[in-house]
Amino acid sequence: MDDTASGGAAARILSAAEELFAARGFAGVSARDIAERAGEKKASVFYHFGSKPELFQRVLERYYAAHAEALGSASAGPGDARERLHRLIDAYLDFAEDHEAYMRLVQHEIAAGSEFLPEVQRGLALLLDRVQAILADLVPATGPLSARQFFLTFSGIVNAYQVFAPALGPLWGEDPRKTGARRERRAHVHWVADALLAGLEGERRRA
Amino acid sequence: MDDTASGGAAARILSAAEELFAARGFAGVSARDIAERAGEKKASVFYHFGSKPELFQRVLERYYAAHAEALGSASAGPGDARERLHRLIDAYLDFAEDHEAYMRLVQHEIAAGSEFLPEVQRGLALLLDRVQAILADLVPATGPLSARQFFLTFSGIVNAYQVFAPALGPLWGEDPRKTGARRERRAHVHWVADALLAGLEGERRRA
DNA sequence: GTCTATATCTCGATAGAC
DNA sequence: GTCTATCGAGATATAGAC
Repeated sequence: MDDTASGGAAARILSAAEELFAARGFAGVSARDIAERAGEKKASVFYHFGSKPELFQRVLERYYAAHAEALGSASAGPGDARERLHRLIDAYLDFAEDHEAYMRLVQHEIAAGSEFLPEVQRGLALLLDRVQAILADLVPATGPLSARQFFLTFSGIVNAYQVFAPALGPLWGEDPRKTGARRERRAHVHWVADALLAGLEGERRRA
Repeated sequence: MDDTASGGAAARILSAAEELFAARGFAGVSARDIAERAGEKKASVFYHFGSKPELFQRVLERYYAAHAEALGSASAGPGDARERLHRLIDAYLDFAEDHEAYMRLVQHEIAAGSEFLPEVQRGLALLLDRVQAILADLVPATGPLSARQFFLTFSGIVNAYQVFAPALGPLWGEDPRKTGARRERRAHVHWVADALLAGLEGERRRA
C-alpha cells in the first residue's frame, strides 16, 4: 500500500508540498518550508521523496489522477451535444473550485515552460479529447471553428476566473471565492456556451 | 537620458532579465543567470539595478508602459460598440504576439500570488476600464452578463493561446507561433466576439 | 523511520582594486 | 564603470546515531 495514502508523515509532507508549490511555484519553495508546514523535519522530506524535483512530480501526478477522474464520467453519459457540453463545463468548474491550488500550480508551471510539462500535457490531452468528442458533429474538423480552438477558449475562460479573479482583488469588487460570486460566474460561462452553440447553429444553417 | 534605452550594459541586462524572468519567474532566476545571458558580470547587475527585486520592477514597469500605450488609442476612436470591441481585440492580440515574454511573465506572477501583484493590477485595471466603456450600453451593470465577466472571459481567451498553446506542443499539431496558426486563432476570437454580441442582442430584444 | 549534525553548494549583495 | 574576491545566509542533500 502506498504510504502517502494514509495519514503518515509522507502524506503530511505531500499535502504541505502541494499547498506551497501551488502558492509559490517550484523555485519559490524550499524543503525546509515544506517540512515546517507538514510538522516534520527537513531530513524526512528527503527520506520519503528523495529529492525536491521528485516530490514535485509526485504532487503533479496525484492531481493529474484526480483531474482525469473528475472529467471521466461527466461528459461520457447520455444527452445531446448541448447537454453533455454543459455537464463537462460543470465538472470542470466543480473541479476548479475544489482544487484551486492545483489550477494555480498548473497555470504556474505552464507559464514557466516548466521541465515538468510532459506531466501537465497528459491532463490537457484528456480534456481536449472530451471536447472533441462532444463537438465532433457541430464544428468543422479544421479552421477557426475547430474543436481545438473552442477547447483552448473554454480552458482560458475557466482558468481565468480561478487564477486571475482572486488576484484582481479590489478590481473585482467582491471576493471571487464567495458562493454568490461563483454562482454568477458559473451562469456566465453557461451563457457563453449557449451563445457559441447558437452561433455554430447559425453557421450550419448558412452552409 | 536613460542608460537602459541605448545598447549599453544596463540595456543588455534588462533584456536578459526580461527573457529569464518570463521563462522561469522571479524566484527561478538568479543574478548570475541574468549576467551570463547578458554577457556581463554578476556585480554589474547589482551596480546598475541595486537589487534583484528592483530589477524585476524595472522589467514590469517597462512592459506596463508598453501595454498601456498599445491599448490607449485602439479602443478610444470612432465607430459603434462592435467596431471598437474588434479593434480592442486586435490591439490586444497584436500586443500579445509582439510581447509574448511579457504575457508569460504576468501570467506567471499572477498564478504565483506574486509580491509584485500591485504593479500587475494597474495594467489590468486599465484594460477593464476600456472594456467597460465599450460594453456600457450593451450589458447590464451587474450579474452574469456584466462587463467585468466579459472582461475576464476575453482576457482568458487571449492569454490562453499565448501562454497555453506553445506548451501544448504536439497536442496542437502545428506551431502556434506560425503566421497561419495565428491568423486562424485571430479569426476564432473575432468569431467568438460576434457570437457573444449576437447573444447579447437576443437578450436585449427579449427584455 | 526519524532525528542531529554537517558537508557542499549557490544565492544575493558588498568591498575595494583598477 | 567594471572587475575579482568574498561575505553571510540559506539552499539541497547526506551521514550516522538512535
